[in-house]
Amino acid sequence: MLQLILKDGSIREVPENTLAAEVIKGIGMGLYKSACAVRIDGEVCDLRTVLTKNCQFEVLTFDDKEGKKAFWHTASHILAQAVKRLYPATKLAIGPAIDDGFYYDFDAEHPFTPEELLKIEAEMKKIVKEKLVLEQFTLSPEEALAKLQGMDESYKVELCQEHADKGEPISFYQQGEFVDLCAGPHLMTTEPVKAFKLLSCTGAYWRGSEKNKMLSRIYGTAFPKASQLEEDLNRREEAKRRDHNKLGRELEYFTTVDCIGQGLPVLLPKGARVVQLLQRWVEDYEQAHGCLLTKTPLIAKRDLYKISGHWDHYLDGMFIIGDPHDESKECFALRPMTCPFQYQVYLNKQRSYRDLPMRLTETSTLFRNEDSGEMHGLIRVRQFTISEGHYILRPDQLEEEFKGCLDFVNYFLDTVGLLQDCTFRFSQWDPANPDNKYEGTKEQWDEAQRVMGEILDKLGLEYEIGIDEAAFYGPKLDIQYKNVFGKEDTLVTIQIDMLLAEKFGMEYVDKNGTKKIPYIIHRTSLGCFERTLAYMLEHFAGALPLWIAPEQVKIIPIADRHLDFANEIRNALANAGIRCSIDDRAEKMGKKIREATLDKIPYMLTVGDNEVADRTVSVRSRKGDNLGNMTLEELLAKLLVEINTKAKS
RNA sequence: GCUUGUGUAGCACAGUUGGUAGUGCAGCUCAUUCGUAAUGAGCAGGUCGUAGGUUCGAGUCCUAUCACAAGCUCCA
Repeated sequence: MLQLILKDGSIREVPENTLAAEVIKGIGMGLYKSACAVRIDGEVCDLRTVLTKNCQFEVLTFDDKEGKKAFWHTASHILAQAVKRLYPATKLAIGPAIDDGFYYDFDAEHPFTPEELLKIEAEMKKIVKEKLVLEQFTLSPEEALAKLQGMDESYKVELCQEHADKGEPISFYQQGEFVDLCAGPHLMTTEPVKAFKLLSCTGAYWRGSEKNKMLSRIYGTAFPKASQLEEDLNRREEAKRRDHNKLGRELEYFTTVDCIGQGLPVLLPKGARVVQLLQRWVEDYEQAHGCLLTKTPLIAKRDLYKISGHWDHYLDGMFIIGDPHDESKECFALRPMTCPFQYQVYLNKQRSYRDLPMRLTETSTLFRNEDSGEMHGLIRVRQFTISEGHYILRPDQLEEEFKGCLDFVNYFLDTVGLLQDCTFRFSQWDPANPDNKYEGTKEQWDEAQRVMGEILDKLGLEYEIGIDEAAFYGPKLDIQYKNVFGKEDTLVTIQIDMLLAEKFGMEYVDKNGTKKIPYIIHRTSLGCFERTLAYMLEHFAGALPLWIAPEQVKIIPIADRHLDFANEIRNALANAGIRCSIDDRAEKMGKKIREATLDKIPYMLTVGDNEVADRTVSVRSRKGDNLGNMTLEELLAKLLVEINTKAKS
């Protein structure tokens, strides 16, 4: 007999070679019906696993992350089976579970269209109703290859060949007539996949490389119960309502214009105002904390970029003025980063070790010629403005200055409400990168990454490692944020650079009179203002906190005879630096309140006969709360506390 | 750059098998001076993204192109 230690600590005895599924049946049919996989001694396993030793035994259901994955993986097989039934010529690529559902990549005669998804869904429903049993079997590598070749599944053959090199048996799953190369784990039958929806069909390159064929990918999600599916679809809809690209346009933060071009959003007065507020805040704070402001040109001759290496590495990403290949004529480029410009500030005169660290910072407009399919609202654009700094320092200052950069980031991101949802990524080089992306020696890289790793570990920062995510000149700490669609982008980056100083001939005279090459930290404090604004709009669903709201207060007189008092209030608030205006239209107050609320203006002040008489204002918030009457002094005190503390709601 | 989809008034949308463009909100004018999420009436507004093509005739069909969206790839 084997002893299984269950999740609750109890011990269950079963005969040797019992199937995990049978053990669960023994515990209870209810549990069996909801079981998706099992965890045996910490390892996620298939329900078909034969138990051969004493172990920890945990049943995973849809409520567990790994259970969901097995469930969705089975859903993806059902999708593939339906596609094969409807379009037999289609070849299968891969079909994994992802964070919120699953997808399957197909090489189809024609890419799938949204209408076809409905047909495929209907076929999937049939497969679920057929309650097909999933059976696992294994073949030797040779048999497996022969079988897949016989099935004419060329992508599977390619995958199988890689596994075959290990010499281990190859695992397959079969449900009805459908067979797929697959490691599992899977549900026992197709029956539990009751509620599902195919969400979209898109293109995706085979093995993620643009050099390969583009396949047709279908995304979907699935749940055991219809109510859960409905909830999930609602959640997706709700997320879309926070989409900055929709909200930002509706609330008039920005717009785009065909004849200006892709990736070149026009900031409307509200968007421009918020960016201005962010920019002033960051500039003032940085300069009050040891940074020196610079202002350098937006364009330079190609000569500058040749020194930095950008000409060789990122010519395609730059906007060029002139013919880049005609060396006999002057050629300029719009700047894609500030580094080589700011270095000229350092190079202006000879520097001593006493001058270091030199913390240069700039509110810098950059231009990057992104591929046409990359642009996205305010998040991915071709021209943007970033708080960009370069710290030039001695090696012994690296740790403290890096920490200082992180302190800035923590302060700024926390204040704008985004820090809590950020993740940290230690972006490292890949010596095997085929595109020859990285400059410098292995020793330099190892050293930079060792130092950075030590600093991060010392700070106790939780991070993941991103291989081949480094800049060409050094490793990065990337601070990542996900938008409402779950797509991740870099919000902030701090980089250690041991290469560029030498290229630019940057030196300092050390204590003992010898010339040394400094280290450089490239860093931003708040990322680029457009992207940060986008994420703030999504995070706050358009209702930016009072301190950063483009318009803070709307004064709503009930009748024209209240206008004088309204003006008095407006002037007093404006004198206190509060952004406010009067809605003096000949409309009913209900309408003015509605519109101010939809416009997400934090506070509305109603003034009527009562208010004029006792010299107060009736205060209402955009959340719909009636805060009662306040004197001007009371109101100002309340607003100023909220503004000065940069309160988040 | 690639795949799929979308593009009709400022915005949200309708527009049947090709027959010369509609609705709501917003805007403007007038009336209304109103107590916490939409006052009423009237007026105006579009070479249907752009350029070609098919046709007696194109918002509708075809081609190209631009922009927008999701995804892939990329992202100093």
